[in-house]
Amino acid sequence: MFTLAEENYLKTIYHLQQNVGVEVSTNAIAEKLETKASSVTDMVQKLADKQVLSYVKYKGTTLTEKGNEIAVNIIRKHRLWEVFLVEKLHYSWDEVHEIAEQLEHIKSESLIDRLEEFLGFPKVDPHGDPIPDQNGQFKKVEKQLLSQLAKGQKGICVGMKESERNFLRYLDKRSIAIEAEITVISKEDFDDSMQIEVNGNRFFISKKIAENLYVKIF
Amino acid sequence: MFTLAEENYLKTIYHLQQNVGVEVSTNAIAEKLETKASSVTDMVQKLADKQVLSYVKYKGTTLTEKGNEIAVNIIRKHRLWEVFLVEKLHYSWDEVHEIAEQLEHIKSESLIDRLEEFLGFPKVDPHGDPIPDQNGQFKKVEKQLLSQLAKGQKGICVGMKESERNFLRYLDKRSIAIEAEITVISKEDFDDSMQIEVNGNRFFISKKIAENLYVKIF
DNA sequence: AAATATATTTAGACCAGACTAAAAAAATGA
DNA sequence: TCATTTTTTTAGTCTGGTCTAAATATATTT
Ligand SMILES: [Mn+2]
Ligand SMILES: [Mn+2]
Ligand SMILES: [Mn+2]
Ligand SMILES: [Mn+2]
Repeated sequence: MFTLAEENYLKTIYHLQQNVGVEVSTNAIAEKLETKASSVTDMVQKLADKQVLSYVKYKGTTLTEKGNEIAVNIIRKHRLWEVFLVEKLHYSWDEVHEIAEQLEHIKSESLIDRLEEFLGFPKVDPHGDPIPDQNGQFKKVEKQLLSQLAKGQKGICVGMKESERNFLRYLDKRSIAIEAEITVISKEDFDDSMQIEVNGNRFFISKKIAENLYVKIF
Repeated sequence: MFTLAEENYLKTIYHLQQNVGVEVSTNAIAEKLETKASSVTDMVQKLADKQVLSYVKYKGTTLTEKGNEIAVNIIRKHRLWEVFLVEKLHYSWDEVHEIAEQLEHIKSESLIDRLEEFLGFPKVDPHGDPIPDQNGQFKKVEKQLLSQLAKGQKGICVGMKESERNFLRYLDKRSIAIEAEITVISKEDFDDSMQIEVNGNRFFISKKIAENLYVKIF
């Protein structure tokens, strides 16, 4: 039905649509896919013919309902495979994305549903991102950056913005992981550093760290 | 390193090399891959440049040591994924090949080794074919066709030649499966049909059935 | 409102991997 | 052996997906 390249375009456009506003620009797509704007124009015209996005010259693109469904399904596959790699094959957070990028394109009517069942219908992937169900439904996780919390607020760690290895190792050392409860003990105005408590341990973290951790308030 | 198309050529040439003699003909490859001879010539020349096979015009090709290794590794991946699909996701024999054809091309240094461990280092795939280890080593299963057994001989079912759905369903109904012990009770000369016993049950099978079941004598 | 800068599209090319049609080599057999 | 058939290769074309360079549209300054 759709080629690997086409699927990657749809997924990328979907993600850009969430972050920014409505219309997704040619250059934005090119940057994300590490390709050239001219290549994007070509592909976007082809995908418009296939009715999965609407495209207005010089203006940008938006996914159609159909395009959205396809994109969400790829994301569903990506995230379920990530869960498999971490839960069953014991990979760590930062190692799974690249492999999932390949696995998400495996074509089969039933495979992903069976995988989902095998995994016990997980609701989030190893990075705290929600996993769409068979119908593409999922609750947007209300995550915000830890840096946005005020003194005294609590949050549950649901993900990381970056997943650079050094950063993940830093977190591991302090037992900060998905599901960990984090309390802001104090916050410095001049450098935005904060003292937090995790699992009974208190320590200081810099602004940079706090801006890379997503938490869910409850 | 190698594209999906290249990997499929290597795998196919490997299989043809086992069945027939030494040199693999252009037409044989074309037939297996359901492509045209001219396409094969092109690809085979490219693969010769890449040192994975040797090619003599009008004569045929043979895999080099390197080509052999690559082919065996793809087969290793294919068969391990087949085990995963059957054992963990509860697919039946005849449903897994197509999906494994895709999964065998996933690229990762560690993935297949972790999968192998997760599966408990299986030695054979769901069709009774041996699974090469990390070094490409495997024992050739000494299988022969059930039709070649004489009256009174016993064998253990290790695989099927064809895996057409109807055939597999026929087998299921008679509880003939991998590992089942089959005894030849009698054999008719005029039509090569035979009476066999499986799990205490006796019944007649035609020549066609007997020629599609592989057994191992012990 | 021009002039300039930036974003986007078009035109033309390339590569991988396939195809058809024609040419050439090898095998077959009268 | 020489004519015919079969196999294989070559030549030329196509499609998907990419690229560079040039053209054109939009945005930003002056
Ligand atoms: Mn990912
Ligand atoms: Mn993820
Ligand atoms: Mn198979
Ligand atoms: Mn198999």
